[in-house]
Order: sequence, then C-alpha cells, then structure tokens
Amino acid sequence: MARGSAAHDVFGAIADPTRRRILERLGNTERSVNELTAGTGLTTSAISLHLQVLLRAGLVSRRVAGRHRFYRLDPAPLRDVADWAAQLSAFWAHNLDRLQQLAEEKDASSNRTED
Amino acid sequence: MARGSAAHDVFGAIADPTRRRILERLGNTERSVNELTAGTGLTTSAISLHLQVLLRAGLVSRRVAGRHRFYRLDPAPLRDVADWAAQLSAFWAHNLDRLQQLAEEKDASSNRTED
DNA sequence: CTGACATTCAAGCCAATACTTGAATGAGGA
DNA sequence: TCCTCATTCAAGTATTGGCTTGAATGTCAG
Repeated sequence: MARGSAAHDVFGAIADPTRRRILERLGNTERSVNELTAGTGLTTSAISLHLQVLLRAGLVSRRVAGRHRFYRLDPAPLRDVADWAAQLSAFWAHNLDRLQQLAEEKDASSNRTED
Repeated sequence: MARGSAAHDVFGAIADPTRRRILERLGNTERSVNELTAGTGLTTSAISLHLQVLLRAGLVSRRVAGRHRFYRLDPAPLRDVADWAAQLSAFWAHNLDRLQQLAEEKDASSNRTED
C-alpha cells in the first residue's frame, strides 16, 4: 500500500499481521507494550509503532499507569469492518435475509436476559 | 505495508480503497475491466493490477468472454474477514458465549483464552 | 539523587506497493 | 487479412510502510 491508500484507516491498520496478532492478543485483557512485545521477534519500538497506528485507527485506547501503558481493544471500528464485509458477501449471495438475521441476532444479544 | 505483510492475502487486498470500491461495485453484477475503470481516474492497467491482487486473494473470479474479462465477487474470504472482526469485537464486549457459539458454528477451531 | 526500567522519538534503511507509459497479446468486425 | 478494441505485460518511478539502532523522556526503587 503506497500511494493513495493509508495505514491510518482501519482497513490499513488490520492489513498487517503483526497488528492483527496484537489485536487478538488484546482480546479481553489490556496489556503493556512489553507484554505485547514478548513472543514476537520484534523490538518494543516496533510494537510501539504498531500501537500508534492502531491508536490512530481507533482500534485501541491506552491507559497510562506509572511507567506502563496499558493498551485495550476498541471494538467499534472492527464492527464497521465486520459490517462492510458481511454486507458485501451477503449481497453477492443474495442472502439479504441472512444479513438481516445477523443484524437481529446482534441486536437481540444486547437486550437478552437469558436464553 | 512492506516487509512481513503482503497484498496477496485478504486483509492486504481490502486495505486499498480502490480495491474496496471495485469490490463494492462488483456487488451483484459481474463487470469488465473497462467498466470498472470508468469513474476512477485511473488507467485500465492500474485496475487490471488491482484485479490481479483481488484474484490472488480469492476475492474475485473471472469469466473470459471473447475479448472481455468479466470479474465477479467471491464472497468466501470476505466472510472470513467478517467473522474475524465480529469475533474480536464480540470478544471484547464480554460476549464469550456468543463467541464460542460462532466458533463452533464455523469450524470448532481451538480458541485459547490466554490468561 | 541516582540508577534501572518502560516507552517513545528520531533518523535511516530496505522492500513492497501503486501508478504510469509503452508495447505485446488476443479476439472480433470490415 | 488487417485493423481496432480490450486486456495484460514490462519496465520504471515515487512513495509508503515496517523495522532497527541509538538517544531521549519519564517513572519507580534504593
């Protein structure tokens, strides 16, 4: 991605596998840069840069605690991506009803007490 | 996206806005390169290159008809993207049961809850 | 205060990408 | 056949993005 495109939008941000792994690892817990660096063969600088990209894309937010910065996943842009991809695939398959089904299912999960 | 990442995977392919527009335009109809070029300020060469990327990512397939190539959307990879994004956003929202439901529904692949 | 740790900043490098122009391939029509 | 249209191929260029190293910032522990 060079000319017109940009890594500061969501699609550009999730294009990188390292950043996707970070997001996955950030799934439910907030983690420090050091934690996120562990396992990857990269330096903390590299991970920090990736986190800046994710920040700019609105995919993560951070909490400063002493000399640690804890990063946490922000789901809203991901949901945009999911919607875009789901709509497009459903559109092609002419499964418009399935798209709506998914939307309802999603809606129902928020105000559902127990199954 | 330079080093580790690649435009031949789905996420890299949809990172480019031009390619996303192509996919959207391909929504329900198959279109020729010329048709897809119209409207963009780009050359047919550029669009052709983008289509090759989309082809390699499995996002489109083509039908050769005389001197025209008609490209058509292939929804499967998009559904992968949708699943990935939806799972992650749902994960964060503490809808773990729903995540598991989705996972089982799809592949029953291993989902690790790293502490 | 001093030292060690956690994170970011600043250059700088290399590879990959998006685009262009010009030529090549291939199919249809006169 | 010959010419034209539709598409791709082949360089070539500029820009971007990912990563590293080395220094700067800031914070806790002694």
